[in-house]
Amino acid sequence: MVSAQTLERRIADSGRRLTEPRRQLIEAMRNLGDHFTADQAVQAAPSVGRATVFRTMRLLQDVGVLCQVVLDNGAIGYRLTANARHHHHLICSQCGATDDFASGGIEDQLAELGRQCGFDMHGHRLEIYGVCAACNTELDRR
Amino acid sequence: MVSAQTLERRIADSGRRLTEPRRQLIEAMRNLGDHFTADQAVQAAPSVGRATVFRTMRLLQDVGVLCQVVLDNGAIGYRLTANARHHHHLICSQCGATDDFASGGIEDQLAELGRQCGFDMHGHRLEIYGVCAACNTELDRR
DNA sequence: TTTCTGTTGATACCTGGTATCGTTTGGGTA
DNA sequence: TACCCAAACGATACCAGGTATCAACAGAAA
Repeated sequence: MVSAQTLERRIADSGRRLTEPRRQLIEAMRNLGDHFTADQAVQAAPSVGRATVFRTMRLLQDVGVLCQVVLDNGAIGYRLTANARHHHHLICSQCGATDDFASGGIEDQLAELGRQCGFDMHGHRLEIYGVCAACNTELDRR
Repeated sequence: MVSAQTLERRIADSGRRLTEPRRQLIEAMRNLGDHFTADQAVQAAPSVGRATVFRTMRLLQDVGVLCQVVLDNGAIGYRLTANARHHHHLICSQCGATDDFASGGIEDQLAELGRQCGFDMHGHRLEIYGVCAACNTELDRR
């Protein structure tokens, strides 16, 4: 779990103000655990206006500590992350847990593939769906 | 462009009825070209009820002739495709055009990566953003 | 032609997200 | 410490995507 200090420092370092609503939302999101929806974030910070929740979530995305996760069903989830660099997600269909991973190898392969098609690649998005180790052992036990 | 016959046959073959609203929506989507939003589909088939548009789009996804495309900004686009097998998308940020591609190599790599994390991979989603060949030559010309 | 089931459209509702706009506030400066 | 102002805020309205409900309708098989 990313510390509140880290999150707050990232905001401050980017030149934005560290306001009370932002602090409250950060705390609320941290309490939600490692994955949550926009609506859960809104619910979890009742003293913070809806618009501000979305504004702050966008801000956190901009400074690289919150990332969007495209779920199996196309819905969008969110996840706090310490790791600001580009990465991908492993998403458990069972429990919803998300994990980050990076793979330079795949990156290179994609760039090469794009070149072959005359496509100038600027970015990409890769989500992997399945069942995480914890849920797997859980299932085996039954 | 996928033919209307192909699309209609896919529906019939899956045991669903080929109704007038479904035919109209298919025609409307074909007229929209190779990528469109849900709202555009709704607008393009004014004689078809909104709920039916969404139901039919889900049906077409189920039979593998319509796919969701997650755009750069997180919005969802749609694309008719003849290619029912799993594939990925090249999405042009300039003109919005989407292209399909498949790559078994990447697939294998992902499965291996998942195994290493104890993650039992069931599926994935890969979207590549950039500038397509046509837009590239267009930009060079300026 | 009847019948039955799949399908439809209207409607209401939910979630995610943005735009607007008048008010508040953080934090640098006098 | 008080002042100031841009940044941030909240309420609100709005938009898009999507689902649930339910009474009415229509393919297609008997």
